[in-house]
Amino acid sequence: MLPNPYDLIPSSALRPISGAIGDVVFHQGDPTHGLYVVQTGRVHLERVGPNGERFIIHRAQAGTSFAEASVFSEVYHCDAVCVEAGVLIRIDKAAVMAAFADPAFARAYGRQAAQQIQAQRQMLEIVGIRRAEDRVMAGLVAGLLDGSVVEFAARLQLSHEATYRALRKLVQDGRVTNPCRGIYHLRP
Amino acid sequence: MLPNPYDLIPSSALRPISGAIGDVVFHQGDPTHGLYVVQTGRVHLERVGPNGERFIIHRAQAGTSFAEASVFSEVYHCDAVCVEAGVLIRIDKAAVMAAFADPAFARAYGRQAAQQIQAQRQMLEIVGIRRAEDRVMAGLVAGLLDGSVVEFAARLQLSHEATYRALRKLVQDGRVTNPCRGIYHLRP
DNA sequence: GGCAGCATATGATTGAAATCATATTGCGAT
DNA sequence: ATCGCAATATGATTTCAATCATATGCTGCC
Repeated sequence: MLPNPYDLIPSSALRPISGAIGDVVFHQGDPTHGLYVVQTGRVHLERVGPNGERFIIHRAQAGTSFAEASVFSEVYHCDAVCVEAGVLIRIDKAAVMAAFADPAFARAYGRQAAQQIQAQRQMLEIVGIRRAEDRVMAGLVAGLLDGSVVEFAARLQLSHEATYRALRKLVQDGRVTNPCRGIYHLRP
Repeated sequence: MLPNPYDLIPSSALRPISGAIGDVVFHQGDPTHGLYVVQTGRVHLERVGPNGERFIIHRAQAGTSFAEASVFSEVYHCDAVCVEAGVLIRIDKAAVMAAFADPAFARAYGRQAAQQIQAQRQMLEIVGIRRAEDRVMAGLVAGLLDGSVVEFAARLQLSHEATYRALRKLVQDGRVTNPCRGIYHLRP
């Protein structure tokens, strides 16, 4: 694993927060305290439309951070709601700001951010592919099928049925091997 | 406009590169020189699949950067091909690495990266919305309709016809106003 | 002025993925 | 062992966006 920039933040700037389901971690417009790392559970970031519709702008999984931009902002720009109970770590924005003076932190942060941006761009390209078969193939090339097919399908924004069918088609066309139930590999 | 981190890089580290259509800026496996900023033209980043299929992993527009992660890598992990003639600026990776020692650069970089990550996450959520009407509504809430409807539709990964129909439906349902041809606003 | 070209718009048809339904397999708990 | 449950897998039907077609308004150009 690459150096996690947040390991370089003094622990005094870290605050564990336990979130029950439905808990609002912060509200749109609240003054920012800092960014969050999800240890366990899941958090949704939501923006409220003019007529009260709630749009999810991000689903933060365990092991990921969210509200990174709040470090550079005076107020939060969305709501954060705990949708699965767990523990979050809040990292104080002043500590992050200060840490940028440490070149080791700055480079670790830069590296992580650059890789995340690259990965997200790739995901945007992949989910933009219309044909299920092509999308599944692109997902396989990108190495997105590491866990279950159901999870793979969710990442591809396809129904798992459509994903199974596309996989079968790719196997029939000889582009993919299916050595055993649930396992698919690109034919070299 | 927020401070562009690359303005803080000494100009000696910048190299303008003119690209004709079809020019390969770099190949997968080439040793990295640095990242690129597209001044004019367009560049596709492509990864080659095991059977020679080419998957576009990013389309870089004028005014955006690409291959940022190459600063932290020994070799490029994809091909960069100029699909519209223009001028690129290459920023030397050593200069970027060195610049992270400057807290002002580090913070500017961090801010830009955090905002880009946030924007990309939001785009991923939006293009993941199945119903054209909901997707268009989310796009409007996100402020994605600044230029033409055609451009808006492309951002949403929808056909412009579907986008027009969704907009009309939203107007009929009173959720959006259409003060004049081509202009749509959220009803407050 | 008149023409070309593009954005805007909307109707008709088609196609592909979502959805619904139904088995089967594999695995952990009791 | 067997019960229950989730993942795997595939068939049938429906839905809805893409596509094709057509028309109009607007803008720049000669």
